[in-house]
Amino acid sequence: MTQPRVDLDTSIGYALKQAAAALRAAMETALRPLDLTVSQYSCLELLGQRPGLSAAALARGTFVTRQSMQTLVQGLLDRGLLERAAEAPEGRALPTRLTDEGTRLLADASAVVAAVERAMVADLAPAGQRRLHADLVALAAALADRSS
Amino acid sequence: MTQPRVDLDTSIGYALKQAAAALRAAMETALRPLDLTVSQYSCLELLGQRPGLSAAALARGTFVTRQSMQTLVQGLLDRGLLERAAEAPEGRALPTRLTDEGTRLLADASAVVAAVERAMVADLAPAGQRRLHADLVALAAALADRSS
DNA sequence: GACGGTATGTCAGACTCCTGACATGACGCA
DNA sequence: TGCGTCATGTCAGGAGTCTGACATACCGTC
Repeated sequence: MTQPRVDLDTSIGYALKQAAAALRAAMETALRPLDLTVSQYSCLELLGQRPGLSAAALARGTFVTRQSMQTLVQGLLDRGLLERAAEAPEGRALPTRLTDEGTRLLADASAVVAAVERAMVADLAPAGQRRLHADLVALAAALADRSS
Repeated sequence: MTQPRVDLDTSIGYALKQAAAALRAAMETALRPLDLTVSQYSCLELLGQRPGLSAAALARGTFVTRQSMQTLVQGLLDRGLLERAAEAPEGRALPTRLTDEGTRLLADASAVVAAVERAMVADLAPAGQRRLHADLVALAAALADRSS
């Protein structure tokens, strides 16, 4: 290895962090009027597309611990946006679903987030967007099993 | 807008979050033996390449608030990795620099982080890496001034 | 049946980071 | 000179997330 250092101006990792931070900040701003945090929106969105997920599965899908997701889900339950089975149909996993109110709020939230995402990728051609998506998924896959 | 919703399977925002989470987890694992958090490493790395930055400037460069950077810097000062001017040469900004020990630790940390980054982009050709970097910077730029 | 491994839910504690607020110093402008 | 604005450092408080631990439920193997 000739120069195994990191150069901020060319580092993909730094640019990745920068883009993720910008996206998170923009989403926070967009979701504030709906009284939703980014994590709460992520939970609702995931649940909207994958109904019946357990809290642990939601945690994996939103990249937080299941303990954090637990308190997050509890808050959404208290707000009447989610409903959860009282008993586990199998194992210990408690299937969770959106309520009607949760579905309505998610529709609004999804719209504003989609607007942010469209603005983010507005300068990329459709082919470039697909390529970027594939690259990002490949980055995550290449780092799998490196976080033990 | 025909379908202004978000599809997890094609969303660039979700893939971005996924890649950033994977990178962060891999960096945490790699830096743990050096007793450094990702935020602490980011501070050291930035300071190594931009000596004399103030805490507020470090905060902007690492995407945290200046209050968080303040406590982070204080911890690194206590560990003898950083040194900070006692008085401000101009304005209120206090220039901060790495100590010799900080420079040595940064060298090790930078090496392990560089290894993570190389593994992350190993499947991309050099041209693809440059294109991805440019795309990520463009994403962040497109979202600028959307976080008020 | 007994055992170990894995996955889930849950509780408790600590840590990190944030928001809000205030004081100080530099600069521009009237 | 005085005022307003901005950037920086700092203090206090709170919200969010994590680590660690424990109990429970499935699923293998022996």
